Amino acid sequence: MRRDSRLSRMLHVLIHMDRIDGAATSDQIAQMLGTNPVVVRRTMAGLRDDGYVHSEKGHGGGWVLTRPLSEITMLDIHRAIGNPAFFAVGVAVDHPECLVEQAVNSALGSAFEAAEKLLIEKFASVTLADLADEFDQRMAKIADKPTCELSR
Amino acid sequence: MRRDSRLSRMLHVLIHMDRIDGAATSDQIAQMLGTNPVVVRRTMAGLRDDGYVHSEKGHGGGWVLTRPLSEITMLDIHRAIGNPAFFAVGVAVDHPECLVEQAVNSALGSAFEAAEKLLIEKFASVTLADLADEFDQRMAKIADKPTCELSR
DNA sequence: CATCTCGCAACAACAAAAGTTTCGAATTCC
DNA sequence: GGAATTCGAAACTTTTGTTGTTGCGAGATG
Repeated sequence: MRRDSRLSRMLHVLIHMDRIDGAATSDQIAQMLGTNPVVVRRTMAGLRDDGYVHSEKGHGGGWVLTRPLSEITMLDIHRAIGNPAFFAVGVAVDHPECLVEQAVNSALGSAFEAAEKLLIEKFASVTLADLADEFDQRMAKIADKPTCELSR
Repeated sequence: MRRDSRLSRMLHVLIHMDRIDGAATSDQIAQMLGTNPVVVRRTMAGLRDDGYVHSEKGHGGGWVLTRPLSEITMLDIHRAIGNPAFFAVGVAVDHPECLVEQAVNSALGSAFEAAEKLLIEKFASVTLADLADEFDQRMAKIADKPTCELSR
């Protein structure tokens, strides 16, 4: 099953944006992600609606962060891109009245519920500033190694 | 994203099979699941290869369990249908050398890893006999309510 | 006014499960 | 032995959702 990579991509991009002076255009971001500007606008739209970024048209326009990374969690971004389902495995509802199906789905459901709770807790506990710190630590270790800059 | 319902379906079917005298044909199982016999054969093939069921051709043929429900866990069935990915959300690998991407994916990865570990533990701890018991309890509570029988 | 840039709609590409059709092969019943 | 049953497998279509693409419109800047 195809995996949704929007969360990973948006986290990536926001951290880069924090290190950039001024606005980043959809085109620049698209190159950073190896995709195209329309996909970027589509996904960033959710972040804009939730108030994490702001977009400006015209010369010198583009996307800018509207709050510090320390005030954005991974969970916030997951919500901002539309709360996509975490799980690729689901329950069948072929015969909702069947007690066997109910017993099976109850067991599956409680397992997924517990796993989702864990994921949400973890996502809520990590801010983008934490990720940026993690980046800095990696940077310090493997100094001189180039990162993927906007000016690629 | 479309959810994979094979695990749920196979668990459902195996518990029904346990309550049936003799073999269940792909056709009967398909009706039970609201699908068609070819899909049933395709999915059951994995269970057969892993030794949980046996198939017989010809008159009176079909599928039979080859071991008690107490010796089959939910995890066994998940493996038997090909270990499909649990998660619909994944990490992007647009620039594997980018340290920001690495930091992001490391955080995402560790969250998913913990959630997967939890799922696997839970799945391994529940046998199909447990699910059958759960069914019996539901049956006792809501007596007289019809279940989805093969003879539908 | 020319250029840059986002906004949006419409559509194609792609991936994976699910559904369908159509063979063949093995088994059982008469 | 022949007919009916049933699985096995390949090939194809359908479906659903992400991703990619094209095109046009509307602000903003120089």
